[in-house]
Amino acid sequence: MSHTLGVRQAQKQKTRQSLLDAALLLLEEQSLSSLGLREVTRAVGVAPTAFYRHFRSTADLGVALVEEALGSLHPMIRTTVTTADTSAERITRAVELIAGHVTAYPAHVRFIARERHGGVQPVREAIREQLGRFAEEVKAELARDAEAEGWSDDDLLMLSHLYVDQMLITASLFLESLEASPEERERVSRMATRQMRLISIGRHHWLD
Amino acid sequence: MSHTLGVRQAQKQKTRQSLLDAALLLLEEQSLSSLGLREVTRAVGVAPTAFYRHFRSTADLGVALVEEALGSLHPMIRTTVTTADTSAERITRAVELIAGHVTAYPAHVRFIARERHGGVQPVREAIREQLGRFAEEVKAELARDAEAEGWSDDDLLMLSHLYVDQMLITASLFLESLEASPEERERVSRMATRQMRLISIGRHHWLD
DNA sequence: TGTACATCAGTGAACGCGCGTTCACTGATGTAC
DNA sequence: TGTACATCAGTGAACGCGCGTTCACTGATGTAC
Repeated sequence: MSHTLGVRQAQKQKTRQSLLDAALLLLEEQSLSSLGLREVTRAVGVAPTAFYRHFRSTADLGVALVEEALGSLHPMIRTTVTTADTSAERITRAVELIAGHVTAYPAHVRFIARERHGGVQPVREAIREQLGRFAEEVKAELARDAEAEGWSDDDLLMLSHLYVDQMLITASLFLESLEASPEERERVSRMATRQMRLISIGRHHWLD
Repeated sequence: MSHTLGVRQAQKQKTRQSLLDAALLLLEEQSLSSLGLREVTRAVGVAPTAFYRHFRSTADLGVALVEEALGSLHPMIRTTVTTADTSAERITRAVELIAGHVTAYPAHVRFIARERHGGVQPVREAIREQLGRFAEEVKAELARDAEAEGWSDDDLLMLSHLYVDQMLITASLFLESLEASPEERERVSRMATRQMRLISIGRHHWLD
């Protein structure tokens, strides 16, 4: 089969993924701008110089992590939006979806929240671009809804950015509550649900 | 006068402030978790060991910067909230206030946005606590308004967190637009204004 | 299938450098009388 | 006001350490015939 990678390519991919995984783990307790190349290779168990076979620098690795992390966020955001109207159960389901994603990929979510405004310019730029794309997709999704009748393009984009930002805020609140009590998690959940509801109400009456 | 500091105390305060100022400048292009003690003292022009006369570590300096930065944000948030009702001109004025604050204190705003989810735990904690206090104050402010009639305590807190988060998002968007064209700044301004309006509309119809 | 050569992911030694922290110090400022 | 002693912000040398990057290398995998 022509699409099957050779042994050499397959091994290289495996090492690359190990470097990404190790970096993500190390980034739970520090920012990318202080992550050392030697730290990462040490964690994987390869020589420091092996790093250069895969990435130019830790900033370059950071950009690769953005693709990985937002690739995993992608389906979540789409589903959340399609589900986000005023009906109470649907909003509840969307918030549960976010909570589930944070539980499944806490390190990815933390990485994006941390580096979105972090100290490494190319990584910030990569996140900005990807979130911009998300907002565009959300906009397209919203435009399909009957409620979007009479909305200007700018207003749809304004609302989609509001949704995307609100999702990230909610995700980061869930992240903080991961080690907290179930009561605390419930509190976060209820607050996020009500905030989404308020935004949905604003959406309903936007053209009044 | 008993409140006048001695020469020694005054000089110490001056050096301390120089360290804070230099750190804030260096933090425009990196995160706190990679800021070096020697970098800071070199920028000020004192010996590395002088640092320890003022702070235990760079994390400790970071906590001091949180106080300074959010002290300067404090008046802005109060004024913004008192002005934030549905009336279009009032919202416009609030957004202009945020824009003005970002122009006046860009480094402080960047620091808070960056370290809110950054890699240094005590600093994250300090920011979280201060923003929590802000939300409480905003809540008290909202409760004073006639529109708050019939609102539960939880709902008021939910709304005040929404406002605080929205202000930070807006501030960080203005920050990114600082070096951009006046058209871009205008675009950011219009979007932020409309998002605030949508939230205000949701607020009006919350109890429907 | 077998052979001879090319490729290239990962190695390991070596480098110069800046880091955080310790320590005993200096000399200006503060204080007691 | 003057003197004698205490305080303490800032100094400078020294330390051991981990960093990013270079370089020539090795040996398994890939390829051409």
